[in-house]
This record gives sequence, structure tokens and C-alpha cells, in this order.
Amino acid sequence: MKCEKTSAELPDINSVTRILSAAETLFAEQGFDAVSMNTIAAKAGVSKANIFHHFNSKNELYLAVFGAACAESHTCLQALESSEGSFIDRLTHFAGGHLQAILEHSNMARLILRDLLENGEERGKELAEKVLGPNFAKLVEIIRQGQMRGELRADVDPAMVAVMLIAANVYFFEARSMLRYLPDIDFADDPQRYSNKMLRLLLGGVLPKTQETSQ
Amino acid sequence: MKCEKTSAELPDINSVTRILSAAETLFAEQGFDAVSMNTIAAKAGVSKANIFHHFNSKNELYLAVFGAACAESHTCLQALESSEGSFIDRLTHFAGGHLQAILEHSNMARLILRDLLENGEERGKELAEKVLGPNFAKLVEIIRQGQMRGELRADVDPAMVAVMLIAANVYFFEARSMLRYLPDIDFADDPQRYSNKMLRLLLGGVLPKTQETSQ
DNA sequence: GTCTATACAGGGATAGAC
DNA sequence: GTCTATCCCTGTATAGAC
Repeated sequence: MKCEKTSAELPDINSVTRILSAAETLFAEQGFDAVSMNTIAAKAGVSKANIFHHFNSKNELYLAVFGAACAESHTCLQALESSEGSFIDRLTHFAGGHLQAILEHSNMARLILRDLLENGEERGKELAEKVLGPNFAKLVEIIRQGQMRGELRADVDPAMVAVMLIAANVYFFEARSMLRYLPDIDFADDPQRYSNKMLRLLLGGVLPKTQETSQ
Repeated sequence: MKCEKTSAELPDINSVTRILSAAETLFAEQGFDAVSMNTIAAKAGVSKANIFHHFNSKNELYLAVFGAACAESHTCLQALESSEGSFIDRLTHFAGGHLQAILEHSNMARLILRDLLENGEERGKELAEKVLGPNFAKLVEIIRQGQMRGELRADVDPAMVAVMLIAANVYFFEARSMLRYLPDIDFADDPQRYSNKMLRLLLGGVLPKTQETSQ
């Protein structure tokens, strides 16, 4: 569960590690431009020149931070694929865990969303392969299995279901501060409630059914 | 349909208008920090000092741009509410129009998403009231009407349906450059196809039904 | 209201001693 | 590998003439 590293305080670790750690936090919190090399150096407890010794440029440091963050996130959602049980249970589990992971590692989520917003066209491929790719493929696979077992409709696109799941969670994260002020919404401060409602809607749809299949 | 203003070329308009127009484009394309007052002045065809004469600071200019963009977007989605027809038709119409609006005014969409990402906690309220609030309320109202007519399930939260609709469209916009490289996805380059699939999924859900209610 | 010129701070990056 | 000191550039903001 614990993925954070508090290496910044200890002075006897590798400088590179400390630099990466400090840079990750600062970039995620404030963005690329707003963070100066001075600030990173101060937080990491090294000199500015030292950073330039290890990384040729500010941009190269940014890419290195990003790579590390990707690897970290990659391991965080692994456990969810091997859960046993019915399709509904597994999907519920995955959705809840995914949202929780986003909210817990909000810094990294912001980092990714920001990068997508700024450099989407250029780095989209990289992002797809390094971060979301593997997890997304796993999610699609789970859904496909459910389809083959007959636990869900055969005429829906598994990738579309996966995208909607992720979209709902990502949007909750990024628009939460706004959703709080929309009068019709009662789940802005309750991720669990949101996740449950969202999944029930996705499972059952909005059209009426004659035969109810509530879990 | 046309909401853009190409005022930057004409030299005989108000300086303020030209400044706002240039700043809107530049901020949306590159973000707050990356755009300098020099660049804005050059694009607007005025001197840098002139901008400071009209706006006390760079941040004040940014807020002014944002306010203008909000007012603009507010009018762009108005036409969608008064469409007649069945609930499904109206919702389909709204969803498609919403996605199209986002893609057409991508600069403004980026501006809003960026602001939400950077200053969400502080400006969430403002955003909710000025930009999405009215449109969101309308959407919820449409869905509620459909519920009362019995055209859709009574046990779903209209606000949740609205959020999922918007979330799906927003996510498509912001993650599109990444979705292209996910092997399971066949709709990254076809917004219409995406919109159709998305709505069919939202309407019908993923669980099997004994009695089919396909449109 | 609009310009030119300039002050001032801070950023990225380099040189060279240790 | 790490530091201090420094260079050069760009950015915000101001002063003052027109």
C-alpha cells in the first residue's frame, strides 16, 4: 500500500535519489515551469551545479522523474488483477482500488494529467506504453473474461467499458473541487459512494429493464 | 457555431480587446508561465507597457481572459436544451454536441482543464458557477424529465448520469493522444463512433437483460 | 493612451577549485 | 562528485517622454 518515499530527509543516500525525490514532489505540486533548479537543489540538499552534473538539463531531469513515477504506479495496481470471485465483485474491486490509488497518489496523478495536457501529442505514445498500457490491457482482459462466461452482455466493447471506468475516476479526481459546488451532486466528498454509484450505473445502464438483475 | 474571434489581425479595434484575444490564445496553447508579456504584446500589436496600463499584473490579465472565455462557452451549448423528441434522442444529441464543442474549442477546454489542475481548490467554486454550473443543471433537468416520463430507470441518480456523460467526453479529449496507442481501442480517431458507443453503453449497461430494449 | 528605455530579480547553465 | 562563483538571458514591472 505504501508507495511514498521520504528519502529527502536522510542526508546519507545517493544524491541522485534525493534529487529525483525532491523533483518529483515539486514538479507534481507546481508544474514544470514553476519549479526552479534552485528550489530543487535546496529541497534535495545539494547544489544546483550538482544537479546539472547528473542531468544535462532541466528537461532531462523531468523525464527521469517521470520515468520513475511511471514505474512506481505500475506496481501499485498489480494486486487487483488476481482477485477471485464473480465478475461484478472483481470489477467493483478494481474500480474502487483505481480511484483510491488516484486519490492517494494525487501528486503523481497530477503529474500525468499535466503532462498529457501540455505535451500530449508528443508523449502520448510513451504514456500509453509505460503507464496506462499494461493496466489498461489487464482491465480489458478481465472484462473480456466476464463476457465469455456470460456474466455480461456480449455486444459491448470491453475497451469502451474500461475507458468509461477510468474516465469516471479520473474526472472525479480532476473536477472534484468543482463538483462540490454543483447543487445536484451529493457524492463530491465521498469517493466510496461515488464509486458505488458509478459502477451500479455502468452495470445496469439507465434504460428500464423488465427483469431486474440487481446484485 | 462560430465562436472564435480573429480580432488580432485588425489594427483598429480596442487595444483591450486585442490584448485579451491574444492572451487567450497564448495562455490556452502554452499555459500561464510559458507565455511572457512580451509575447502577448507582440501578438496583440501593442507595447508591453500598454498591457500593464490596462491590467495591473499578469495574473489580473489571466483572470480577465478566463472570465471572457467562460462567458463565451456559456452561450455555445445553450441550443442543445430545447431540442424536442424522445429522451434517448435528446441525450444522444446533447452528448454528441458536447463532445463536438469540446473538440472544436480545444483551446478553451485546455484552458479550463489546466486551471482546474493548477488552481482547482481555490477556483473550483468560480468554475462551477460560471462555466459548467448552468449547463450541468440543464443536463440534469433533461435526465430528470426522462425519468418522470418513465423513459428511464427511476433508481439512478440523474446527477451521476450527467457526470458520467461529461467525464467520458472530457476524458476522450484529454487522453486522446494516449488512447491512440492502446491496442484494444478502435475509436480514438473517430469521435462520432466514440460518442455512439459511449451512449449505448451508458443506456444499456453491461449486465445482460432478458428483454432487449434496443432502440 | 501609447510608446522607448531601463531597472531589477530570477532562471538555466558553465567554469574551475577542491 | 560536489561545491562556489559567475555568465547570460529573459521576465516582470516602472519611469518618463510624446
